[in-house]
Amino acid sequence: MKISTYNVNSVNARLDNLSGYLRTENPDIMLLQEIKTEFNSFPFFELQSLGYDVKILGQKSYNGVAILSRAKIRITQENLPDFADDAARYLEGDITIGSQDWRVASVYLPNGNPPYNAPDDDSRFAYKLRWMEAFYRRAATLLELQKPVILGGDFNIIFTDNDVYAPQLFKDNALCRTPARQRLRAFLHSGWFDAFRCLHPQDAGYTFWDYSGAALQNDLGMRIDYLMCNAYAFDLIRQIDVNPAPRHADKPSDHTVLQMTLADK
DNA sequence: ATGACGGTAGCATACCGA
Repeated sequence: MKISTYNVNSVNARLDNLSGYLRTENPDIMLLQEIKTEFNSFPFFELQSLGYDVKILGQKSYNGVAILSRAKIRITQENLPDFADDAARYLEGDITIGSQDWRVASVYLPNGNPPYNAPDDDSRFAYKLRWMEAFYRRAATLLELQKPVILGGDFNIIFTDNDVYAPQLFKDNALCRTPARQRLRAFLHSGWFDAFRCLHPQDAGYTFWDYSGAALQNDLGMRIDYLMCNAYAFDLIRQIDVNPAPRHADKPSDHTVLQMTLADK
């Protein structure tokens, strides 16, 4: 079973780029973030034509998450429970492949930085922390499931200084700030595994390079996209790697794809 | 120190992103 996660930065702007990836890599499950569209403008036809069942939680202009799967998706949760959220950031479902049941979620954490015109406004960071606490609670209930669970997406957190090209430049950034890192550490200590880092303790594993300047050419990146596994999923992992191709293809997202292969039953 | 660059909404420019 192959599962991929990709912050597409608009699914409509990225349709050729995304279709190219799906045709080349043929993942069983694809988790998308920042689809930036609501239901009525989502390219269902194009993606279903490639052989995928498609479920989305969208909104106009911003955010939005989706799950694509070669096998049928049964949605188990839209948005985080007991958390009022104007933004579409969490979609979770069950997928059966062969005789194996999987629970997966597409996750898009808030960025948390203040707007440029109000650098002292901390309300977005406070929202990020509240969102993480609601996510932690949902994840804790998922740990009760006796089957593999994979929570993948754009976590908007640079977990350690090894996960960014210039930690000093970002030390006060909402992606690095201690309260966000503490919550991710608590999550990871509660029974979840950062699959890429567990299998590749030394590699940079960058999944994002800014559009500006020569960030991509000079590998000025950051690792902010994750595939988080419960123990059942972790023990099935065969391989996980960052696929740089979508970032180097025409009309790229500023993120690229993180992809993982697991044993089938 | 700042902004670059790209997307959306909607038609000039503001907002958002990491």
